[in-house]
Amino acid sequence: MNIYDVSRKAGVSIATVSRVINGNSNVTEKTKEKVLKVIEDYGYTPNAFARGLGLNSMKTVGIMCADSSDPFLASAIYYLEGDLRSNGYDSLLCCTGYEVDVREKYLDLLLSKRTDAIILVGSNFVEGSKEKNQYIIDASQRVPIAIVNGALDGNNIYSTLCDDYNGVYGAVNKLKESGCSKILYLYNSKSYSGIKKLSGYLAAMGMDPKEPTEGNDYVRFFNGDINEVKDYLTTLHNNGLEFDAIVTADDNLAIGAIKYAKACNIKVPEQLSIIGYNNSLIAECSDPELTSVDNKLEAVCSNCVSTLMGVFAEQEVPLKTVFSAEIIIRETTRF
Amino acid sequence: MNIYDVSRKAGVSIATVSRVINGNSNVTEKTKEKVLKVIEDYGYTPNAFARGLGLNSMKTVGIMCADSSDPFLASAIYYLEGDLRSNGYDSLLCCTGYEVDVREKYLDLLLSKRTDAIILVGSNFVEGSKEKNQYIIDASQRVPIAIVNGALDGNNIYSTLCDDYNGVYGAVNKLKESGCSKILYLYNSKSYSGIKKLSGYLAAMGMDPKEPTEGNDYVRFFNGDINEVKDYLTTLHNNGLEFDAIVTADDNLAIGAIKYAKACNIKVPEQLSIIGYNNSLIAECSDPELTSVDNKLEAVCSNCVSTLMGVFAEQEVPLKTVFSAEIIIRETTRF
DNA sequence: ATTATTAATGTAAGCATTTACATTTTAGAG
DNA sequence: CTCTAAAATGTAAATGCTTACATTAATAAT
Repeated sequence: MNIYDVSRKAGVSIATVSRVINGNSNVTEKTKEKVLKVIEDYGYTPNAFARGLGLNSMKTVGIMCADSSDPFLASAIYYLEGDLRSNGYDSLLCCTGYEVDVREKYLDLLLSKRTDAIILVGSNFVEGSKEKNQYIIDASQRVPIAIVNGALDGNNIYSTLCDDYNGVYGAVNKLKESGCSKILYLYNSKSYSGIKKLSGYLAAMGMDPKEPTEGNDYVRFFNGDINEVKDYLTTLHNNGLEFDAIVTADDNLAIGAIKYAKACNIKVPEQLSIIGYNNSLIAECSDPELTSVDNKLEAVCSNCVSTLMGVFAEQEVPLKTVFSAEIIIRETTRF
Repeated sequence: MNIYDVSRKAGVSIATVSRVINGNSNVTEKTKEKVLKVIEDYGYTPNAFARGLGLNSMKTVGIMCADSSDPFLASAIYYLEGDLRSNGYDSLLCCTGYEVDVREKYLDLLLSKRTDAIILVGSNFVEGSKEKNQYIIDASQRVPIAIVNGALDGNNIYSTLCDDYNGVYGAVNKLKESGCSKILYLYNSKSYSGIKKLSGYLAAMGMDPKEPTEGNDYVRFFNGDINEVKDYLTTLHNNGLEFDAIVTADDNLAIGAIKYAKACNIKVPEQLSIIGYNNSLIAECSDPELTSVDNKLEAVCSNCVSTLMGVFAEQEVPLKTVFSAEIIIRETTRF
């Protein structure tokens, strides 16, 4: 069943059928109904390839993320997909893992599918040297690139993110106000935003963000495994290092901290305050429930999509939008 | 830059270029190199629309799920996406929510994108009357449909799922062996698998699965909100209903049960055993860590994709594959 | 009624591929 | 050197849509 079949059955030309399909106004109500009836009766669906060929747009946006099973990224995908769909766009999902080579290949793949734009989800896409990101900049010559929760300079690259520096800065300050002074900072080595948050931590602690943190026992990175955190903290504890608060770059790491406290019989928040980051689902699942910094993911995603829509409509849109973080207070802090 | 440009620059015909692109053997090594060099130099990428038009396949599979931010569904998507990609297929994601009308519309949309197949993730897609599923059966006339974690009879519909009936049956039995006798069953009204699990529960409790459960205080459904569960159990507790174990149809509900126990000062697992379902990430985040039934999601997803690949290759494949569940023992049970 | 104007509809070209079939080239046998 | 079969390459049709432009029908003004 193609447009010719429909036109024949309805006794009109294919142009008229096309007009009806695309909601073009210049069609009599009567013909419109006639065509619509045939479409309904015979269950005709326009062929997206042919359509794409003519329009050179598939109304599809590619979404790349490292790992869609990560709750934070999964939420982002959910928001993005919904926003895109309500704007008439579909989303082609691509989970790349963390290796740049693989990502480059997948990006090419999406490009060859002629997506109208590509959204990169997660700060880990823009970490490291400019050289490593060259493939993104190259791609931006062909389609607009939008980055959720990260930023990269470039002509056709639109970044929407949360101010993680001040998110952590604020969290540390609030801990200090509540009487904490020996504050640990734990982050995930996979996430570049962990580095920016580190600066916020160092600044709030009155240290020079430029100084190397090696040898500083209060700062440590992990691969993301909960038990790794628990074990590290236990060792620290046994070695006699004192600390009365922990700030982590994501909620997962904070769960590890809670597990450590439980294992070593340390009361949270009385003896130890803990603040996570992302305000994800698991912040509510833990016991005690986790105080966490909300990085406004929904707003960020929504802004990302509306920016892209602006680009498609050839409007003037900002290259970079920054939202501010907010601390969601639960049970692991004394404020 | 299209195939004509390439053919001109390489001094060959477009057919030869096409052969090179598609790895067809009947091309001299010399011409092949010549063409490849032009493609490389000018950065040519074949147009997927035109390709799709000719082949009538985009090498893309549509994935529909209710809510990709649900950790269980997110994991499924992650597995599916990876498996599809390693088979050379992309995935078009579509989050539909739970309303049938919306789903029907979205299914049409995917169909119009000419996906090679459609995967429905979650038992909630096949709940209810046969009438409500007619739109899926209709769609199966056009493309193969695969269902993850649910089953529907039909000619071109391939179901892969876990035996949830016996999953719950086994869980209840194990609780009984460990000395529990008053066992609650809580399930999610959005999920059809909750009903099948209910049968398993009733059978294990020696009740008739066909009898209505209204009025039975030991069985209850929820909308999925953690606090709703906590409040309900607290009320039950205050009303004097005794129970020494809770089985839930997903891990989320079990978290609510843990929160109730904590709020009412009930010791888990000494006074109350709790078993969740899905063995999801949050089972490890809670305190105490949650014993949960693993429904082999990775194997199910992998089987789903390989079945589809079999269908594409016109091999003989099973219409239905069932895996068996396994209890992952953690801290909320006395075994 | 006649003409001008506008609205509705139709025609045909173009979009970038794939592929069946036709043609040319090459290699090997006689 | 010729002929034949096979390999390499080319030609042109087909895919199903959109849309600029052409044509026809309807309406309004004279």
